[in-house]
Amino acid sequence: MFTIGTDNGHGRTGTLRTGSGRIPTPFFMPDATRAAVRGTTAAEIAQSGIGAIVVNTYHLMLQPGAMLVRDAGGIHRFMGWEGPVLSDSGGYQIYSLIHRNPEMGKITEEGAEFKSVLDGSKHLLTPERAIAIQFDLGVDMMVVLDDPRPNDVPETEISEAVERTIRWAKRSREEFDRQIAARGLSDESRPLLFGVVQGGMFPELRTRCAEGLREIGFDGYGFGGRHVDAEGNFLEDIVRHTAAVIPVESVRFALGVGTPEDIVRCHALGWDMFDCVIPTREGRHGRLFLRKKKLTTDNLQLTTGDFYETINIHNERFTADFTPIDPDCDCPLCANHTASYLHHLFRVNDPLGSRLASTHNLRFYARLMEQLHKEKVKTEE
RNA sequence: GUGGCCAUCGUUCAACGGUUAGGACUUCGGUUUGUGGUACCGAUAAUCAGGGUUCGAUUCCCUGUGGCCACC
Repeated sequence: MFTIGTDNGHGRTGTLRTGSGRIPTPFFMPDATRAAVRGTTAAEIAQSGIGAIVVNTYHLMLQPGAMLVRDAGGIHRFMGWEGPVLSDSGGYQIYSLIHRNPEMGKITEEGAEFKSVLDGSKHLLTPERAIAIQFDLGVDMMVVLDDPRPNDVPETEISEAVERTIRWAKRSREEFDRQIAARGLSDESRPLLFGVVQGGMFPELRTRCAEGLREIGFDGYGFGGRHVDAEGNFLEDIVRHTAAVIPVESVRFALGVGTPEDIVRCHALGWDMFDCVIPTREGRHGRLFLRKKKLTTDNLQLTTGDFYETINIHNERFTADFTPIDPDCDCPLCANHTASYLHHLFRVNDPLGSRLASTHNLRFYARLMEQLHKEKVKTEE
């Protein structure tokens, strides 16, 4: 499933084999939470150089429902995307929902109880149900339901969340194996399963969680919780430590990472997979990522983000800027349009603006990953 | 031409004769890290002109200018 290649100086490279094709690591996945990378088509995603996407169990179970996606022929056919698809379990989303408004649900040993934001109906997402839903979705990579906590809660609470995450992971694994057997899937055709390492900012709890998950056994392991503090500062020590307690032969998934510099840092610390809303969300709101010369000179500094810059296309200075956003970019926006035109599209609030900005940012992220992957991967054919 | 009504940020609405004339939209900046994001935060910006009454006028009175409505 995961074949480690070389370390090219940026971090380790490799190849991950999924039911929908191989994908070189490191790679970045945009979030198509509700089965859409907002405002873009599957063809545009693929054209930007993005190899895999992330959908969300929590969102899709509510709308349109796992059964409907299954009846549509699975998530790939449903959304017209042929590449690898990973589904997040929804643990983080429910935690966010409850953290924001305790009235919306609660976490019990059985699972996560929550009220639907759509109609107020009550739901219980158990570890088993999360796995079953992901099988119905027909994804290539699954994530177990976990129990995330904010970084600033007491250690005892984090510790309890770690133990629960491990117990849930075990239940998830058992349900996963049942589903494999019931569906008669082979080791070649089955999806990959990821555990999630929790433990907040406490190294010993991260270690404990990773060990508990290793005993159960997963194809890959994720970094759970948040990798930055409240001010957005990168938590280098805990990110490094967590990678180190995950088996070296397993693929490592840094959930929710992140800014370009955070991805570069995480990759240097041993992480292989990333997903984040940033390129599309910020694109929708008019922020564009621009490569700076340093990116092409191999000077990927770990401590700064100076290999790129961002612009806000709303700014007045673009009103009559008839040059491309980035002359060195080959995305549909930069290849065919001027900054002035994009500025205009945002000003008149045409969806084409956020679409072009999103695909531009995805192209930026894809090229960043290509850069990190620069040296050829030794693949075992 | 006669009568009536009206005139406040770019726009549209507030403000008893009484603190620094307020909101919404626009505009100008910024924020966004396993997407409840068509979201959020901040800033700039106005009493039509000239007189009068008053301790004090966006508010009351007069004149002018401009607009809207009705009637010849």
